[in-house]
Amino acid sequence: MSEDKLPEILLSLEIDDPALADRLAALLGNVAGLRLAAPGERAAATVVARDPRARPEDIALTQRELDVLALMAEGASNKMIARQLGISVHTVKFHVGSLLDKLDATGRTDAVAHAARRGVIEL
Amino acid sequence: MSEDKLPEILLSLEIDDPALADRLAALLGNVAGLRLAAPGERAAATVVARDPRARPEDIALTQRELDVLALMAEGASNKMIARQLGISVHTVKFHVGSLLDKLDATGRTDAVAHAARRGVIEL
DNA sequence: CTCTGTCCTGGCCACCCGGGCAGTTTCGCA
DNA sequence: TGCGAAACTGCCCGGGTGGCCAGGACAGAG
Repeated sequence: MSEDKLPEILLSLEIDDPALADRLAALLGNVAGLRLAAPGERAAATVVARDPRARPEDIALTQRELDVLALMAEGASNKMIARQLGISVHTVKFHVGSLLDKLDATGRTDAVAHAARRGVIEL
Repeated sequence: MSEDKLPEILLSLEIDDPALADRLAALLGNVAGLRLAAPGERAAATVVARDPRARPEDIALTQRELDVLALMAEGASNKMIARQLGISVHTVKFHVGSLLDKLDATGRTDAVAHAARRGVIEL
């Protein structure tokens, strides 16, 4: 019939449990017609698995931190965030610092990416 | 050795596109060690795919820009990106500038957020 | 009442970032 | 064959960022 030109289906993995991720990667890597996506590559579908136990659910962020985080995700600078929230730039930097710490991020860009990945914020 | 105590991995499908769902079901149904979950059955992982209509075409980014963008999304600094790609910091800044322009972003955080929103990259 | 946590503010400083300038090579396409 | 796009590199500079120090106000828990 037509096993002719169907392109490979790109699959990405989002698995919390490393062991499960390994097994799935091994299993899926050998399936003809499938290919695992490289980091950053856009996949046609994603395999997700959330370990119900290992769910910190939402990380413990204070309300103010969530405010700052939301504005950060909009690309706002500390100065803009300060004006928006009616607080000083120093305070914004303070909250940003806490955010970097809690989200285990190295910078604001990383923080937003991490937050989005963990569902703390919606892009 | 021990194929003994590895139970089958239960996979459920959440695919908007019926055609893609069909192909994936066919592909995954024949993989030893995997089993597709019956409706209502609790799966270890879920294969999800967004509606393909909801992708407003990729913005015209060059390959190098995509490289830089992917690393930016990982929270890498210009210096780290330069080392990673084997180019100079100045060149990285050049590409970042193009990215900010094309993505209509005010900074690297905004660029990553926009790119993720438009599906250019996967977080 | 003390202690803890959250929120807020200030200053200082090294570094990073973004944008401007100008220049090279390489490659594909008309 | 010439021309433009892409990729790459350099320097300069103002402003932003992140990390550190210090402090105070205020609410709730023990």
